[in-house]
Amino acid sequence: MDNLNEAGKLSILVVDDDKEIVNAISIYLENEGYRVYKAYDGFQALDIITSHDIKLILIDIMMPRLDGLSAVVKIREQKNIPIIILSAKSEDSDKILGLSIGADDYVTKPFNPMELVARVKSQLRRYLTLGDVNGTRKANVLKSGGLCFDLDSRTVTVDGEPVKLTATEMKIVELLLRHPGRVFPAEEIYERVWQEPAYNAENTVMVHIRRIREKIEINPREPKYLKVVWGIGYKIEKI
Amino acid sequence: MDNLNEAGKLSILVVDDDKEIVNAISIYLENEGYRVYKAYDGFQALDIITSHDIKLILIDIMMPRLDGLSAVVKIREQKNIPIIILSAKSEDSDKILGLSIGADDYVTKPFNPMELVARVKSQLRRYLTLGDVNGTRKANVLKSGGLCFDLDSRTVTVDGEPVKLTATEMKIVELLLRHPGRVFPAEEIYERVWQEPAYNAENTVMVHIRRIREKIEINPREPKYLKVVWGIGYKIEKI
DNA sequence: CTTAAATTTAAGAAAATCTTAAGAAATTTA
DNA sequence: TAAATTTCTTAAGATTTTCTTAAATTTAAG
Repeated sequence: MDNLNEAGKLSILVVDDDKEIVNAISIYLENEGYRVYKAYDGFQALDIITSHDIKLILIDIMMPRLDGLSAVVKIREQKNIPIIILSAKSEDSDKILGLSIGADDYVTKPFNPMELVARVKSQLRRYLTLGDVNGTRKANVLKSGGLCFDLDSRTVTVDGEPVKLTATEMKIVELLLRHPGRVFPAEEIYERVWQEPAYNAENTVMVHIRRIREKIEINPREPKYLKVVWGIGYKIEKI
Repeated sequence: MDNLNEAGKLSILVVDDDKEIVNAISIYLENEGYRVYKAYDGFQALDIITSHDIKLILIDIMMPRLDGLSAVVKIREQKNIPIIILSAKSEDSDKILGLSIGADDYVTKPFNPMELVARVKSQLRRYLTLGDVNGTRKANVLKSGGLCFDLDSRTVTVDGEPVKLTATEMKIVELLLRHPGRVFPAEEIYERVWQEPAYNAENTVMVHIRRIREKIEINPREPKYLKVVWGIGYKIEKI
C-alpha cells in the first residue's frame, strides 16, 4: 500500500457509474486540495481502497455489478474510514438505510457542490485526529498500566473505575498517552492542547495537571501515572 | 416443512396477482442466487410460508381474495421474517400503513430491479445473522437500561411505559442508542439527524435534548439516560 | 542553605449548558 | 382553504461547570 501521497494531500475515492458526475465532483475536491481517485463500480472501488491510502469515500448506492450498499458493507469490513453516500433518492427511508448500514453521511443528487465539500471536510475533521496519521480509526483505547482512555466514549478509567475528567483535562491526558514516555514541557502541552501560542501559560497547565492528578492518582503527591521531570516537563510512562 | 433448500440457497417468496411482475422479479432474484417461490394471492402465500423455509417475502398489497396488507398481518403472526411491500401506490399514507403493520421495507412500482435486489440483500443482511439459523429475526430493538426503542414500530418505552416522541426526537435517540456509550458533539448530532451542515445549530439540538429528557427522564435535571459530557457532547450509556 | 521549579489553594472570570417562552413553520383537521 | 394543532427554531437570561489567575507553600538540585 502506498502511504506516500503527493505533497501530503489527503486522498478521496469517488465512486459512481456516471463518469460525468465523478469528474464534476473530482474538480471540486481537487480545487480544495484533495487527491482524488475514481472508480465506476463497487469492484473497482474495493480494488482501489486495498491498494491506496484512501481517507474518505464518496459512493453512489445505485450502481451496476456490485451495488453501492453492498460495497459500503464490504468496505466497512476492511477499513474504518468515513463513507458518504451519493444518491438520486431523497426519501427518508433511504437515508436511514444508508446510515444504519455503516455510512457516515448521505447526500442526494442533484447536490450543491459547496455543500458536498462542506460535508467532506466535516467528515475528515471528525475522523482525522492529530495522532491518527493513517486515518483509519483503530481500537480506540489508550493505556498505561491501570490508566485507560476510551476515545469513543471519552471515558477515563483507573483500574476499571471510571474517572470524570473535563474536556481540557482529557486532551492533556490524551496527548501524554499518545506519546507514552515522552516528556512534554508545560509550554508545549499548552500549545498543543489550547492550539495557541503559550504566553505565561505554564501556571495554567500546572493547575490542570494538579487537578488531573487529584482524579487519577491514589496519592497526588506521589503520582504513579502523571509524572514530572524536573526542569523539563511532564510525562506518562510507557508500560 | 422442508428445511433443505437446494445448494444452500436462501428462499424468497414473491406474491403478486400480476404473473408477469412475479416472473420478472423472479429472474432478477434467481440471477442473484436466490431460490424463488411464487404466489398469486394471499392464501397461496400463507400456504407456501407454512410449508417452506422462506427467508424473505416480497408482496403486493393490492391483491384479490386476501389482500396484501391483511396477508402481511397474518404472516407476521406466524413468522418473523423480513417483508418487503410492493405497490403501485406511492402515497405516504400507504407507506406508513405498510410499515406500521409490520413490513420492513416498501418499494413502489414501477421499480428499478437493481434497487429491488439491493433492498432484498439489505433486509437479509439485517435479519440473517450467523447465530440466527432459522431466519427468524432478532428482536429489532435498541436498549439502554429501562429505555427501549422498537425499530419496527418506532416506539419508545421507558420501563415499559410508552413515551410519545416526535420524529426528530426519535432520530436523535436512535442515533445515540445505535452507538451506546459514544459521545456525540451537538454539531455532529445535527449533521447526522438533519442531514445538513451544522451552522449555529447547537442551540437547536440542546432544546431538543431538553424536550427528550422531559419525556424519558424521571427528573430531567438529573438525567439517567441522556447524559451530557461537558465540553464534548451527549451520550446514552451502554448498559 | 539558597534558589529555582513545582505544587497547592482559593476566588473571580469565562465558558458551556440549561431553561423558558414566544413566534415561525409544518402538519393535521374541519 | 382556513383554522387548529403540533412541532421546530430562535433568543435571552439563569445556572452550572470549568478555567485562569495569583499568591502562599513545598520540594529538589546545586
